[in-house]
Amino acid sequence: MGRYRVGLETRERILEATREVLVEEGVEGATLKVLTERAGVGAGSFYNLFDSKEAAILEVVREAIQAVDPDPGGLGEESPEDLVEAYIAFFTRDPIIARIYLQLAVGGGLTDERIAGRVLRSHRARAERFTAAIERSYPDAADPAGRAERLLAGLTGLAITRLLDPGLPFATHARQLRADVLENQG
Amino acid sequence: MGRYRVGLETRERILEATREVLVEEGVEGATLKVLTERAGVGAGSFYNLFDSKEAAILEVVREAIQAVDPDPGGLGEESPEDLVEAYIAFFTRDPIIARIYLQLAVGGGLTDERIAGRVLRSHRARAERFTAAIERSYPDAADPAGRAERLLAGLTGLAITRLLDPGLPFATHARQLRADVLENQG
DNA sequence: TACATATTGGAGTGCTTGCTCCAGTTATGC
DNA sequence: GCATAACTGGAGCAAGCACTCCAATATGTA
Repeated sequence: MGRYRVGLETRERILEATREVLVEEGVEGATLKVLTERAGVGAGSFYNLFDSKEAAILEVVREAIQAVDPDPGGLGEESPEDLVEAYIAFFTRDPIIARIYLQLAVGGGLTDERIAGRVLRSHRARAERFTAAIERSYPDAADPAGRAERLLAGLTGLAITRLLDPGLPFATHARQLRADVLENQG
Repeated sequence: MGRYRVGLETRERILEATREVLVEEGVEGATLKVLTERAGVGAGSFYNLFDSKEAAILEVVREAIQAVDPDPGGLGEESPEDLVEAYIAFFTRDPIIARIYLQLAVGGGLTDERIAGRVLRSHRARAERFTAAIERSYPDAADPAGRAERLLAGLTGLAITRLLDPGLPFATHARQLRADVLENQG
């Protein structure tokens, strides 16, 4: 099905509206009526561009999950410090996508099998990346995979706490946590 | 409105059904039809005992949040190790309530103001308890409140990861994380 | 036993949901 | 500028939703 330019633009407007609604209202608030009104399109246009409402939401989730683990170019060079800074930057620079990531992927992923699978896969990939970076920077550290797991878990937990309590000094805690986990009898 | 014994028993059956459904299907799956059929009651009986569907769900959430931080009797005696073990025990012994806690309270709490408030309050109380325990056991440790925050965040993150990946050695990681956070230049 | 009140199931209500259908309009390649 | 295909909004649809209403029944009290 070839697409015209206007169609692709409308598609983008719908995705943007979906992002906004997910952030402000959550999954429950993302009804077709709300999405289409926000995007300024009729239901017919929506279904001309997406197979279902869920398809649009999953597209947004997919993008959010990808955004949390960007730039695979630096693979083999990056340090754990780089990765932690990237995580901090992700949450600081792009809080909307970050919120969607935690809200849908982490929260909703516990019930929805499809989302849970995606999140787990992305988690495993990230854990491997952290493990490799730790092995490079701290070759004598015992159990690098375990350290990676604990560091990642801590970052996720801090991110959630921060969403509940915006006053939390997220970056400071994240950096200190890296030191805690990596410099212990390292 | 005085209650008969049978009414209170029915109420308990409904709450139990709600717990089960929340665990198995999540909030989205908890429709009135599902809840009442599971509990074996008619809609009329449900609304004789609860003001709304949401009231029943919030009741379950309230209980789950309370269960994550039990036994305030030991206050002033407990060590950080005790608190970590209590958290491990909570997740190991009562995985159903634990799942509800994370699923609804942490996941749903990011959008629902009322739930978010409850979760934040319970988080603060727990953080204070951890801080006090750290000050007692590690009087020379710098920034005990920050350490408590990082330890709690890590435990939450590990719990989430474990729900996504049941193979995760949760207890081992949790204990090691305590050591990471508390014994660094302690 | 007689009475007031709580409990019961389920048919029915009004509303919202995701989605379809379609006639009219617009974009694009030749 | 014509043919073809994509795009458009919105009326309409069946299904599902939370919830109400009520007549019949069970429960507890004096």
